[in-house]
Amino acid sequence: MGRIPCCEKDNVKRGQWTPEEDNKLSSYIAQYGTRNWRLIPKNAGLQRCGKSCRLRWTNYLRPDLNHSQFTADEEHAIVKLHSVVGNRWSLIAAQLPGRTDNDVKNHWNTKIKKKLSGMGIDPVTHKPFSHLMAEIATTLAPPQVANLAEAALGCFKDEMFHLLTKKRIDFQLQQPGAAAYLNDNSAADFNSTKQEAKNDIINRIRPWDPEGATSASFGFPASLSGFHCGASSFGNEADGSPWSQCSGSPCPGGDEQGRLLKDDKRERCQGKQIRHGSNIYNSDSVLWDLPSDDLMNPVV
DNA sequence: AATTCCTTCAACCGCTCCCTT
DNA sequence: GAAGGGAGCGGTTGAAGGAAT
Repeated sequence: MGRIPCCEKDNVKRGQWTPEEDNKLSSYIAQYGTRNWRLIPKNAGLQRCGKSCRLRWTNYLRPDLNHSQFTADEEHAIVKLHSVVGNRWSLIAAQLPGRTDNDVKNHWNTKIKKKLSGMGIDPVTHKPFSHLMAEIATTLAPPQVANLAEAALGCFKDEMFHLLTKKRIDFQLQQPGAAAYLNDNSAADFNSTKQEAKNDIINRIRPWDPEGATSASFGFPASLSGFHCGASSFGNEADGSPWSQCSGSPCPGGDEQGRLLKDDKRERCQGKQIRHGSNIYNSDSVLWDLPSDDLMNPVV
């Protein structure tokens, strides 16, 4: 049996919202709340799909949103969180007051990914490209290695990134660091309930103090932290070269199948509490502790 | 000044989750 | 336990504006 559409496509407006529509939606929600998204457009006099209204509200109209530029600390937090939870944008956004999953996702795709790539770090696995190349090479026969090297030398960073990420899935399962990570998580992912798996990840995200200046460090479990986090200028605006000195040993590119954040409304409430009362990152810590050569000799 | 290319980000789509009946 | 349906997530798209040629 097919699902009924969330709205009648023929009668709904799409595309950019007008200020009038924004006003209608905002004033309706201010008065009646967001109880039933399907009914909201109808009751508010909008020719929009309920989904579209929800998106507009959550990503743009909500009064607690922060529309300013991402700060270095926020970028730092996003990278750290991404290294633990992967593309779970809602979970990451929940740790950044005033930011939406869409904001975080867009910022990751347009800025952070490029910065990492430019630093010679694979944004998917959070490992240096040179490490990835070495790992790939161990799984290939010599002629294939030669071909790979040739291909690598002939590609720009983005193409390299694409090439390597396509390979990643296969070799990742074989390399020790990721194996340890997967072992830790596979139990949670496959042998325990989804709730437990979710809690496992939630527990990796240490509360942080939004007022800043907290000494709470980001809590990578030892088993998963291939990182050695030392002092860093990651995102340091003072030196005018943010992201300039990241270094690191292998990082777990932890990413599991399935949903995490969407678990239930109770958790959403918790998420909001976390959002307003904690801070998962410490701007004085660092993600990578790479030999500088790894960054000075990008694999291009 | 005109055109092309690139970047950004708001919005959409398809899917899954999970609550209710 | 199964089905229906609302809500939310992550991936993708495309319009708009800016930069480069």
